[in-house]
Amino acid sequence: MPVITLPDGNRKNFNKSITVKEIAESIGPGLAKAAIAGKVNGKLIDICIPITSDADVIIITAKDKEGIDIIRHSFAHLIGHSVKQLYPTAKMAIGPVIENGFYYDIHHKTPFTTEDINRIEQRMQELIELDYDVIVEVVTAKEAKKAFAQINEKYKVEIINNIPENEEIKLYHHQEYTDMCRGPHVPNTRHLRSFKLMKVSGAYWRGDSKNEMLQRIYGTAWATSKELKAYLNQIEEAEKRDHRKIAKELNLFHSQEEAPGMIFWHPKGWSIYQVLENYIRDILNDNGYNEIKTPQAVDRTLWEKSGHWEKFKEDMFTTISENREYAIKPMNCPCHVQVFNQGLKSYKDLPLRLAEFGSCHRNEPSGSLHGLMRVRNFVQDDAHIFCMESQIQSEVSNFIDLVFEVYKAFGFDKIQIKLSTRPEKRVGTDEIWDKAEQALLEALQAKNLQWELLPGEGAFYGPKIEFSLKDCLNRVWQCGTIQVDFSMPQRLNATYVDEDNQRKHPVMLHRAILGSFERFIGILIEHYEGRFPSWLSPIQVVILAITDRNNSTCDEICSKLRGKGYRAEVDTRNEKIGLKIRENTLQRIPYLIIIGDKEEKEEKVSVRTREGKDLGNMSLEDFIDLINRSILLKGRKAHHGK
RNA sequence: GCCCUUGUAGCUCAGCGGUAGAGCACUCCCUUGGUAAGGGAGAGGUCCCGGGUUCAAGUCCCGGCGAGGGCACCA
Repeated sequence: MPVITLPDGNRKNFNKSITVKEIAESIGPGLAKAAIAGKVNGKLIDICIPITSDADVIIITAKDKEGIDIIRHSFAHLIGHSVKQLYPTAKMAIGPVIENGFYYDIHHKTPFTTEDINRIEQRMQELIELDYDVIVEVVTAKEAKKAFAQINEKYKVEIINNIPENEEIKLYHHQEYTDMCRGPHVPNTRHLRSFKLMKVSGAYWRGDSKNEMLQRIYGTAWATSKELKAYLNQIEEAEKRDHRKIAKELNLFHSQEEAPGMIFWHPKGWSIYQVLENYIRDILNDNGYNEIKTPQAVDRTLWEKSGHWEKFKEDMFTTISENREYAIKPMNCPCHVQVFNQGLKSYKDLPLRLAEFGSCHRNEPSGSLHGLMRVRNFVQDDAHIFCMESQIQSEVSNFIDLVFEVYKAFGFDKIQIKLSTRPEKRVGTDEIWDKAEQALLEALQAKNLQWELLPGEGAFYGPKIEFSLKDCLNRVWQCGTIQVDFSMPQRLNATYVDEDNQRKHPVMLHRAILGSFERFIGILIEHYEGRFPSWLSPIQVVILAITDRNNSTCDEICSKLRGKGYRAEVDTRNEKIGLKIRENTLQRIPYLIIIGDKEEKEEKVSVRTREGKDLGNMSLEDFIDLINRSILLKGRKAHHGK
């Protein structure tokens, strides 16, 4: 006779086995109607499954996170119901829940077109409105296999083949359509209301590119139409921030088909790039790094020694000259070892920190290229620290401080850290790995930071820490990294003379803060929506003339500002002030100075911000003060002016 | 690399077998205007490249290349 304990501590006695549905009914008709599933002793179950012994029960509705996911999962089944009615020969593979929605992978002889998707969505809508009950049936794997084999659902059969024969499997009957799932699912389609099919694409069966490609239909679903609308709105907002679109509007860079995945930087984009590079250069100088520059193309034999030729041959660009084959460098580290190897090093020379803004090329698959985010030619804020094992921890510790300092300067406060430890396939003894992992761990612990452990995700040559930042839309971007490498110094024969007069291999720490400049600028464009803080803005101030009587004053002010190192322009076009303000504001110029007869007479400047705020008249000195303060802030505060 | 979509003026896009279009931008003219679009006129296109079908091809078909969205990949 089960005793049911509810979340508020209330206990209910029942004299027979009881379902979540009945419990909900005993509380009230509103809850009974809203109940989607139950959480019984922490485990989600369908509302019609009997509970036979005492249990803690939570009734799940669309208001719960679990409830939404169940709704989304049931929507995936609904795709199946709709697709099988419209395209009976389609074969259903898997239909899981994802962030904000769901998808279903389906095999169909012809790919689904946009019209097909519209039809499928329309039919789903019609099915929902039938308010039909979803019936659960518990069977054995053997029985389920038989059922799916009968209707020729080969993917379902393949999935069941990996499940023990006697294990229970739940079948969910959506009228004539049957799907298989761990569940739970909604008891009736009236819980399925706010959804939209988003896109179709190809996806490999079981995520393996050796397998056939299936059609994947993506959808989004929410508890209310309001939430759905808000989500669709948010997607629109993200599209407005697309760095490729903004870059075109602001004339930052372009790419063209003769150089896929490579960037033609325009003056304004390059200005941002240079500010960034110089900022990092200063940071590195202040932190004991030495900047170097190494060759772009290096003989194949070096890449053979470093191991790249064997592992990444296909991904490197190569060129031939006088019977010698060269690879365009995909990374800087082998070259940095060459610099290290010049001259005999003592333990007193360590740690030696070599930095390079080296242009690297990787022949990325064409399908993976994406604006600035994934390119074939990029420059990292790259450096390699050659040190002794005993120095790893302090180097890592200093690096973590540096990463936080730099990210804060851009206004990124939410930073995620991941520690990846030894993978199965690796080089180096367990003893060395122990030491390296311990060093990273202790460096993190000493900082009292939160991090996520990713066991087995380290590189084959050593463990690593990765730093990801969250932008204003809470999207996560992995940027910084520090990796311990025992392998390359040995392969490329880097040595130093230790205290005991023995030659030893140094440990090499690969590290970057921004990652690639290209990608980081892409992130910044989206994060700031093109409203770069003054220190980064390609043009910091534009001086607008009210009439052409004021042009020469504008020119004077402009050259004064430029003389002090500010990036200033004039707008002396024969246009009305309203138009000039509009266009320069749309160009996201942080400060506009407006000069008319009044300002000339008073020897003042009238200042307006890109947020549309009129700061009134002030002396040029006061304006310089103002812009200085803004520049010194970097990206730390109020970068959106919102 | 794989699947789908896609490539027309500097930009955003319409046209989908029958003499290449719009808005913005550009050039010239008028206008000298005080805080987000003043008015007029004009110029501008191997319709991505290569084949094919057709009396006739931006338009239909095939093949390349690029781009977009996914998948796979990401040292």
